[in-house]
Amino acid sequence: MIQSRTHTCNELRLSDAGKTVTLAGWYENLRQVSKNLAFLQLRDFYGVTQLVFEDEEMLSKIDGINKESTIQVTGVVRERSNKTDKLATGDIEVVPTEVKILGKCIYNELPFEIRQSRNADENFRLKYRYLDLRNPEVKDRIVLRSKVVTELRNRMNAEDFTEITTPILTCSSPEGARDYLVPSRKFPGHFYALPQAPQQFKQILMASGFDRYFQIAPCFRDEDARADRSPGEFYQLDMEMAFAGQEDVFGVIEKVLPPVFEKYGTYNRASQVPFKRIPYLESLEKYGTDKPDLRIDLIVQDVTELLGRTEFEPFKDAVIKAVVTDGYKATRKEIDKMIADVETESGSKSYWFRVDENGEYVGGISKFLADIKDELNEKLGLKPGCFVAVSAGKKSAAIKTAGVLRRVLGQASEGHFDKECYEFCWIVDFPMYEIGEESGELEFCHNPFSMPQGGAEALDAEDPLSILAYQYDLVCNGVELSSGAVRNHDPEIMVKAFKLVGLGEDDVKAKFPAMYNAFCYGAPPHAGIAPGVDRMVMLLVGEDSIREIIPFPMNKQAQDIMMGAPATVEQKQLDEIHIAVKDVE
RNA sequence: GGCCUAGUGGCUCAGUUGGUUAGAGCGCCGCCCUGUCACGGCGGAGGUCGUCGGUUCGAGUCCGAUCUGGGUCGCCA
Repeated sequence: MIQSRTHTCNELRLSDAGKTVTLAGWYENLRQVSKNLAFLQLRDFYGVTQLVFEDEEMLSKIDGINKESTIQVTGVVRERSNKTDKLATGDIEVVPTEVKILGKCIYNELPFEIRQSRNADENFRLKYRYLDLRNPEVKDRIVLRSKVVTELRNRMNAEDFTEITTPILTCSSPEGARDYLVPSRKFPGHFYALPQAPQQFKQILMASGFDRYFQIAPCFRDEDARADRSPGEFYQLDMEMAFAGQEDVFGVIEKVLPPVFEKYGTYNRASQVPFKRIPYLESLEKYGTDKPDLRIDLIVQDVTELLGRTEFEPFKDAVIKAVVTDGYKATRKEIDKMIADVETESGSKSYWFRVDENGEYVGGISKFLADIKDELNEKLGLKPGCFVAVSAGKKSAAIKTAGVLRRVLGQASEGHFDKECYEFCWIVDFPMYEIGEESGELEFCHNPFSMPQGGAEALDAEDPLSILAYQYDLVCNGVELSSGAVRNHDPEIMVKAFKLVGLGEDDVKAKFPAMYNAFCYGAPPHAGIAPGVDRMVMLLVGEDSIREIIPFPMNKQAQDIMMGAPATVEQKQLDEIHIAVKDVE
């Protein structure tokens, strides 16, 4: 017999009273009030319905059955004498006439309580993910993820984008992150790689004549995890448009994303389109980061010249940045904690002082500032009650620390943080090249596929560091959602761009043979972007941990605790792919 | 790989300047309870305090090493 039910556990209402129904689900809890009265919570994907047992005989049918077993119940719907509004089905209960055990839970103690699983140890949650996912709070995030993906797909289709899947087994790419490699059976010593992104395939699709491509694309990168970065694999809403430029891409994203955020987000406000465009260098100057949280209205100010005149040792020969707020009412202890937290996050010390109600500088580094007080007041517009945080050091460190200070202070200050909103912005005009910190040589700043602004002529510029790229990031609430670019579709410009970093035409052909060749047969100008699906869902549900929005996440070490991956394999399998494993014990 | 942080019954945690028998809530087991919904009441089982070593009359507590998890920097389109 096929297991069946007439209704789900979230379906029955007062109007169903009197009906005979069959439900199936998990036996969540039993509240036994007496020998002849007990209430059982039955839970399925949709919700919870209360069963009421009123005689010992019916009750005996679940005697000895552990919670979290699955059961099928036939019974009569009845109006409750004690209703509750905590359940959608709170007006009714089902009086069972038949109870059948479908799947026993053989353990009478669980690794954690289902409804409290989010408080349980991370490892237990991952190992018993199927129990964790039974928690409606956990499940709902996965359901929301599904709805978001569906919505994105529908909207992209509505914009005439064609969904195309690209290979999972492909070539190792010389750029970017560490690859996941897959050994070839037929070609000893040869390897496939899992794609870090479908970058080259989508550009080749453009050269193949497809006009608007998209894909909810799995991407694989063997890099270390972060709270907002899953190790191993993640998904992008990957898209590319032919005969299109930067503004065309912006236009599509500005049409597709805000409604999704307004519909599914915790906050129902998203920034007006067009999104603010902020040049990369301006973003570093004003916000101390290339992914500013625009819900915070504080601005980073440069005080190198002024504070550099003081006797304070850390300010000697340093770039110095300041963040001023008038809404930060913290105790000395809280300030110390804040400064320590900022140091942990940014890796650099920071300094502070306060302007008291009489306009005097107090606390922190105030005693070093007596000589420049008037100038500093004017420069920073200081008033009684202001709190000033200062970072100092090499330019990049001072900027980065100031960015962290701006965010931390903004969130802690009254009146400077409009939290309940999605503030999008585009960071534009990234430099094409930079001097690599390790090599000291000229390198591509982002990826080498971007079109330099000004095309071939721009590459003749005297200072390559001044060349900007049609490269852009989409940022929302301080989270980098995506990078994109107008691609370099012209083989001549490509060769020229590579020449500046010391690579010749042969290198270009060797590194990206398929794409380079494809572009030699007439390619359309094209541009694209690939917003991260996981990060979008994180923003939507307001989660800080990426594991909350992935159905089966790995741990920090890129292990799947539930399945046991990575794992050893049979020697025979290794022989077939010509792999000898060194003794790692 | 560096730094920060945590590790105490099945789960979440408390445990003071080192001091008798290591506590609580939840869960589990038993009994009681006729309207619960975080049901309630009474009783019970359950702990080599991550591991190894050291200091001490005495270590959950102090010291050293190590393992594991999380966060972060490096790394990362």
